[in-house]
Amino acid sequence: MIKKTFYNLPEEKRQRIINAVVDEFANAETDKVSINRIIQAANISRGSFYQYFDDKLDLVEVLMKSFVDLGIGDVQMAIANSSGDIFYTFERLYDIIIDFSRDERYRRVLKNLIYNMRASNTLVSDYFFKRYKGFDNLLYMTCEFSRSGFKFRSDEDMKLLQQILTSVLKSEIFNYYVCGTDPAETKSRYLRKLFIIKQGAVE
Amino acid sequence: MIKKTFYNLPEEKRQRIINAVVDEFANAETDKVSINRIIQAANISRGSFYQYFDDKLDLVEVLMKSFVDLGIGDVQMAIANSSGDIFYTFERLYDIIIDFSRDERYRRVLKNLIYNMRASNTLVSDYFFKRYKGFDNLLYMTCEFSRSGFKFRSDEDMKLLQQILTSVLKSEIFNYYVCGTDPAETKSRYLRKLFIIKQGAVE
DNA sequence: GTTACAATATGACAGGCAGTCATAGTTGGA
DNA sequence: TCCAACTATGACTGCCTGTCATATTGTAAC
Repeated sequence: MIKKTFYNLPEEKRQRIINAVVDEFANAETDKVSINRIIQAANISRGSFYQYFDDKLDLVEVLMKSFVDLGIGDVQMAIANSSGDIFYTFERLYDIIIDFSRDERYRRVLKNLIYNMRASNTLVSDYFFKRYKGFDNLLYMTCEFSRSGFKFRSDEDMKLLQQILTSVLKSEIFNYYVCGTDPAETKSRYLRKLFIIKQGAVE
Repeated sequence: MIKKTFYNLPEEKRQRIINAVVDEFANAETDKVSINRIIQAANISRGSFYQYFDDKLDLVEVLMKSFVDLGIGDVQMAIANSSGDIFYTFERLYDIIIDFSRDERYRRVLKNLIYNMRASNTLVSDYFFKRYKGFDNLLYMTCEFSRSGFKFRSDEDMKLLQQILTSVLKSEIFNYYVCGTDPAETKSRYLRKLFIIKQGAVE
């Protein structure tokens, strides 16, 4: 857990630390990430580091929070523009996440994190999908009051569908960042999957 | 990469090492796994260890191979009994993987591995789904020559459907092992998801 | 300005780990 | 018997993490 002390820090110092963390995760594999290098780059003492953080996992939290902050505006706009079409929302979600890769530094960090399940499954879920409680509700409401001409069997099915789409999204994101599959190909495969789920696998 | 030397070892010694590896992964988190403890438990020297393996990642390979060997019979039987119904196959796949958790030691190892994306996404894919080339083909054939009354839009869609189901399966397995969700509830949610995908999300 | 208390900063230190390497031992075939 | 290839060993280097006693800074009251 990130400690209160970290948030009490003057903005400049906190940004210096965040920047050093991003650099380290962009340049070293998750299990090689070195606190030594981070404190050196951020110019803080070893003891201070442990005043701010419990352990390395907190650094992932730092990264996730930064990224969520960067992307949350786009996500909420995508939901607002979806007219209640969850499939449209998931199309946009994909684009937003891929968009991070335009910044080479962020791309490397994401690749590294996604490579690590603790980070990706636990923390991406926690942060990207849970932290903003509104996200769940937004999707729910946009579906509930959908004007796009289709209805879900039940509220329960709507939640399940959302989970299905999330699983598929995660797996395509994984392909893109970790396996380095061709972007255009990955995108069109993702869209086709959404279509299959929408229409049903069975003819 | 596991070195040839390891496979040249007398069966008894190899089993002793595998056993020590399983124990270590059952008792320590992936990033705390200690080669020191493993060589002590297996009663081999530090140098020998590096004659057999490149690094820690090879140990995950050892585990995956063991588990695939344990489960592959069940998987192939499930496919054979599926009468070409990919949904039935995925129902059974789920059961087979969950079945490992009856052995407390294996359950802990799996939980630990699944927690780690490098292991789960790269290596589970590589080993569970790719290593047995027959697996892909079996699914393909059973669908192609299906007698269960449904056809896929195209071969390409069939592959995509398989990927979709794999994503959903992985995510429920993750829930079960890592989040510790209720088994019965998890199973029924999984089945319902399969149904939604089969019938289509849109009514 | 002074005092006193809480919050923050520091870096030396202990304990642990991974991977290497020079050396030693073993085996099987010519 | 001899040699070459294979296997075994554990000391060693360099790196790492988390802790702790101590020092410094901030702040609030007087």
